[in-house]
Amino acid sequence: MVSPRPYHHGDLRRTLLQASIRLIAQVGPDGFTLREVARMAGVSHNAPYRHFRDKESLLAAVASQGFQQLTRSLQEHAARHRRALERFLAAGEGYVEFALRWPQHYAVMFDAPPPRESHPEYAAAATQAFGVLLGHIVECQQEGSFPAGDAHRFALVAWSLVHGIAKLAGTGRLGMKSKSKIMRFSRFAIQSSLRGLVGAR
Amino acid sequence: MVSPRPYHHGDLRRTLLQASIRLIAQVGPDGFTLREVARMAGVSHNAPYRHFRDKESLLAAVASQGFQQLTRSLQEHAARHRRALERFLAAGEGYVEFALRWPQHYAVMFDAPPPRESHPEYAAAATQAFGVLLGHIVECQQEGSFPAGDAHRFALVAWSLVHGIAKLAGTGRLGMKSKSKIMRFSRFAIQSSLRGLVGAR
DNA sequence: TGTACATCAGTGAACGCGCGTTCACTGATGTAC
DNA sequence: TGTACATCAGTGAACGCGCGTTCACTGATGTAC
Repeated sequence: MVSPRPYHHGDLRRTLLQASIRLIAQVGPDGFTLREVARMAGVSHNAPYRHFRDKESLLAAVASQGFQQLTRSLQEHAARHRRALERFLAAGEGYVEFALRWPQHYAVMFDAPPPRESHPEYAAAATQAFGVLLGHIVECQQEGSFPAGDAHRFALVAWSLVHGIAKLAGTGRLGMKSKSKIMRFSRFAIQSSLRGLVGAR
Repeated sequence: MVSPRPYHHGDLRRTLLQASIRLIAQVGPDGFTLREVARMAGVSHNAPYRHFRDKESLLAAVASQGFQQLTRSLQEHAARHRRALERFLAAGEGYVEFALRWPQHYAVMFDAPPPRESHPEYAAAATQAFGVLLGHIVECQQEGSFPAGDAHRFALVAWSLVHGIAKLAGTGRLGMKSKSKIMRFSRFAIQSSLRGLVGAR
């Protein structure tokens, strides 16, 4: 006997977010529709309007959550090491790993970002993730494994590199079949660039 | 007195390509529609079907042309210098400059690539552009300013970096207002990474 | 403990929209003889 | 040089589609008294 869905869902907001991530993973940000996500949540096609102002707001929420997960991924990877330089390197690998595991989610976060003014929680989550990278650089400088200088600028270089790797790998342009090959390449690339940054004036 | 358009356009294929690029520059790859591009070309909404099998084919042609222009941009920048290492650096800057000048066109080339199997001319144009980067590395190795080693791998690192810079800058994430600041940052980033690659084993 | 009532969180029908694509067509062009 | 005819490159009407959003609604819940 099928138990009928109660009229009140109870946790629809969270369910919609999760369904959105699953849907985006299947069809990408462009194929994403409000109606389909409602279908996946087993709810009428305008129930989502109780929880999100419009489609863009739902996407902004998805992107925000992505940045929170990214932040966590960076921190988890870094936490496995003690020396600041190694922590930084590991965070870079954590970045790429996150992007490879959730390529479409990553695309929502970056390719079609919602207007930052109208979605402050999105901007905040993005800033927080970047702050982790920045923090590692500052730690390296304190440790002495990185030269003094504009930490923000160093962080932007690192971010550019891992973002580039993530995007190229995610669309199959690195020509590497296996994830482990991509991760090995990432390690090489990040180490090389890091060595160059260390020598920067 | 308005001269009526002749029934036969004469050069519709090229006109459609140019209109597509203009349209994409305005609304991005997602907002791009066949009907609007036909409107811009002053032609009925299914005249394009005489020249392109479907929407995807038109987009693939746009992307191919983008890669050809990118190739040219790399070559032009490199041609201003003599030493291989400087030529390589300049090509990297040419890459970023191209992406900044045509951010939406660049997005068509990378964010929603057409299936490579069904659009061989697209794959060829992309490979050609990458070949330019690769060629510079080989020249550097011959010149002695770059260590022996997997040139292809080095090229992928360089590509990742400039792609990352291009995408982050193009979506306003580097926090730099002016193009010249972005270009200055690019130069710094490329030089640093290059220094690291030179020391790579 | 009951009850009236405000509020919240859903439903289902309906709207207008522009899209990609197909169809049958027609005007213009080129070529064989 | 003329002409029949195939072919090419357009046109305009029509198709079905799914979308985002709005509307009026109803069932469920919580709270003041």
